[in-house]
Amino acid sequence: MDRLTIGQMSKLNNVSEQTLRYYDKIGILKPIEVDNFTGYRYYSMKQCARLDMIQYLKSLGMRLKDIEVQLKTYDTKLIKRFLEEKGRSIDSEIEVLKHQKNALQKALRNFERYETSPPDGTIVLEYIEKRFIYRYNMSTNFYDYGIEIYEEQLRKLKMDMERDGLRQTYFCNAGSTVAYEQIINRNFISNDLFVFVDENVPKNLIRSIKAGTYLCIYCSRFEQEIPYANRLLDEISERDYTIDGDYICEVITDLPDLMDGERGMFFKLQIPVKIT
Amino acid sequence: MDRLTIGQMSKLNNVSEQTLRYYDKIGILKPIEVDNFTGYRYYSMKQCARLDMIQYLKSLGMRLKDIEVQLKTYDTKLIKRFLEEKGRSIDSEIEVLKHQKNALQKALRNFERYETSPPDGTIVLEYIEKRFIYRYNMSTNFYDYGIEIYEEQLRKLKMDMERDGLRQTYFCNAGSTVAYEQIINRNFISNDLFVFVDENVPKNLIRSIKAGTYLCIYCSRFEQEIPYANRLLDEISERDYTIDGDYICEVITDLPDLMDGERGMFFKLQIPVKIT
DNA sequence: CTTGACCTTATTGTTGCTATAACCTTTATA
DNA sequence: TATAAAGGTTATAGCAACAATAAGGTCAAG
Repeated sequence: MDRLTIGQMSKLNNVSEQTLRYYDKIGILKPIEVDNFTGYRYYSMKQCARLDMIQYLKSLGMRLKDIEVQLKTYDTKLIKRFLEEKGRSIDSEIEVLKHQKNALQKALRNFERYETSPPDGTIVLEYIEKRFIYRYNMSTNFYDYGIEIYEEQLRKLKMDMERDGLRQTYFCNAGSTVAYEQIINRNFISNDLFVFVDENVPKNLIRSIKAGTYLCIYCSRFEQEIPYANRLLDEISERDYTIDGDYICEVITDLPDLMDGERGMFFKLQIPVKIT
Repeated sequence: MDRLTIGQMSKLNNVSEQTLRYYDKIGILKPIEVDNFTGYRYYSMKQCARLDMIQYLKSLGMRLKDIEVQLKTYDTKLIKRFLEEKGRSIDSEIEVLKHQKNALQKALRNFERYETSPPDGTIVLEYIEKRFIYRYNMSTNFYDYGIEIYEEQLRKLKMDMERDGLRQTYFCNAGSTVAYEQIINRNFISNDLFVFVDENVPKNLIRSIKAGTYLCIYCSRFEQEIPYANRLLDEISERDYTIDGDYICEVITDLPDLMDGERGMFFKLQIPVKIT
């Protein structure tokens, strides 16, 4: 029982035989003896110590190459630096995962919202809470062109977001606005593209949209936006409401709808109103 | 400007050209047109939507293969299941990282402790706080044999730990005990191997070691343990102290010392005493 | 002597790209 | 019109740490 076969060694240490062969191959754990004829590997009990060390360093997140260096040099400064560095990188990994979790939940909520949305054409009066947006000021009025210019402007928004260090996950919740001065005259001149963001985005990058009562219409096709918005405006004058701010076109979700390779969207067109 | 070359597409979307070629190859984003003679790829603006979707799903942690399926089927149930499942796996990943962070910090503390430890042979009187251990009851007295039996017993401890779901990171802080009844007669019969653990390990798996005053000696060689322990016992009778519990042999750290492939350890031998 | 457990090497696959080499096309300028 | 720079192509290897598989040799017991 003074030499162990690879199978015994693997069972003793809860490591697969493959792994032991791999460690032999890359040279971080060589058997004390290898039979010249059969190629059989034999390990000693004492080698468990080295395997322990390998597993321990691995559990700290060290890569095998670095472990190899470590086991050759025993340089404590090196390992200390590694540990400190690794500590920081773990922190940032945790951050990333938390954001991912957040994005997941947001995606699920978006789904719910999409699935429970009223059908195309429905008009509702709704109170909406204060919201925050990150916006991109457009030079071109995409209503004058088609979806391709819209896409182009979206790209610019996206690049701005990247530049400002905003998570791409916000990008799934976009929209556009038409200023109050324009919408009251039924001039569809878009000024901003935006994404909804959380409050924890740096204040200087975002703007708020005031809470209030909105008359909204749901719309499922890009080309229908202007006719539907006009229906909304008609309804507002019929009901004797007063327009109380910028027009907002919100993309509810474009996740499940990507038809013919084209962005298939579901919109919620919104105009803040005063009821007199 | 209605068709984009791969370079334009890549810049517009902040994706490398390689990546776009890769996406083409695996079939999740094919250019609308490929020149038959030159092989040049041409994309349309509209395809950005699909790329957005890919990046969005990727940011949620989906793999490209799954994204491919998703973009083919648009099965919302599938993606919902994925999101829920992923949410859980992220939680556990975060848990793992937190433990890793913990282990890192522990490793750093261990280093400090090792480096600031008094030299071999030093005797100190020390108050030590309450500690918790996970132990393995041995059938063989390793003092009767050598380091190989010790290693063997360590393996058993390790397998028990695994069975009980304890992190391997605890394994770097091991030790052994000799019962009070034995140590007062200078009988070196080891009964337990153990590892120090946190309080957050399930109570039923661990035992506590009471706080108190310990006379300790530092020792840097495995074979020196018994002579050094005897010096400790001599010192206790010289000073007229009373032995107040089990003898503990604690491994301070075996991280930087792995000589000749053998476990090179630094011990702190401890006997709880009453000073009358 | 056979059977089954155990060992060997060699190769491929995993994931999402990046890097490199060797070479062809387009576009702008001299 | 020649040329050079910028931009495009394919093909292959590399990363990290193994797992899976195939095809075959060895060992120990009954």
